[in-house]
Amino acid sequence: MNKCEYDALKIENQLCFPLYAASREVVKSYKPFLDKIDLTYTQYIVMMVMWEKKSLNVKELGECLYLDSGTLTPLLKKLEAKGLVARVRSETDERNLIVSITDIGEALKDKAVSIPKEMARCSNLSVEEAQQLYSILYKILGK
Amino acid sequence: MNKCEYDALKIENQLCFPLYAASREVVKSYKPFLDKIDLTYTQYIVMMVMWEKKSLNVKELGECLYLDSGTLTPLLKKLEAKGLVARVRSETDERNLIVSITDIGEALKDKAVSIPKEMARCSNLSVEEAQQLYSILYKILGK
DNA sequence: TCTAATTAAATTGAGCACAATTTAATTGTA
DNA sequence: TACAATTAAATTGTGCTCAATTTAATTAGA
Repeated sequence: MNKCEYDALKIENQLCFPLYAASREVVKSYKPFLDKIDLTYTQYIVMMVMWEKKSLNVKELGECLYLDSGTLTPLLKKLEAKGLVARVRSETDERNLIVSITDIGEALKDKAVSIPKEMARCSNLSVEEAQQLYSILYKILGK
Repeated sequence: MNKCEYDALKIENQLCFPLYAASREVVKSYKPFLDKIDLTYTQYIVMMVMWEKKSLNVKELGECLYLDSGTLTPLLKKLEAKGLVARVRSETDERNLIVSITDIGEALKDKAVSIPKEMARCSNLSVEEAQQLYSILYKILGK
């Protein structure tokens, strides 16, 4: 086998690399569908949380998505500019910025609802593999 | 169960989201180790290919890493500025830019070789889970 | 009640990603 | 051989990510 001390540094022996590459490839594969509703992938997952939660602050949104205010602040301003969300300071604690779904944001849900099914059709994974992947990824995420 | 027609849009029902989030979390966990050798994660995986291949052009490097010249060109210029790689046009086909490892780049390998082991120690996955994840991710990547 | 510590967003700056376009070199074909 | 098509990098512009810092509001402790 002649396993070299440097084999640990080969790209084919990394788990992080296919994770990083597959993530980017999957996100990329969403683009044609997301283009139709004028969202980037990150904007799309923010909207998913908004469709479900209706209203929450930036910190809570960040906890849902593993993103911080450095990423979310400019992104939320763009979503606000599109009329999809509203950004208002909390009256009880001015430090908190409350993000809320608008009617326009709610309406976008109907145009987005077909995307998960269309994406699933593109997947080459079996149901079992998808379930295994899902649980392993959430284990990595510590959940 | 009252499964709603919009359940497909819930973040918890996505496979793409934990993939995207876990990838970022894992890349982030490399930072303390990569800081010691002054590489970013992307620079690190480029160096992994260089340590293995010694010399290849930008297109080949991009195929290894699923990255294009838009990402690689500025990154390779930074690695060149650090003295880790050399960038030279092919004499037989001037369109090709050949990237080669330098002695300094080779020397960095010794400082990097402990990283995979240290990262593996941080992982909370079993050997079986890691193997499953690996093969599913490469299936997504079409390999 | 001051004031120090904490907290939440925002800001700043560096570094990717990637689509789209441009530039330059090479190849294939009439 | 001309020259259109193709190919490889580089460039441009937009949009994340994220660490570190700043700003402003709130909370907790002496």
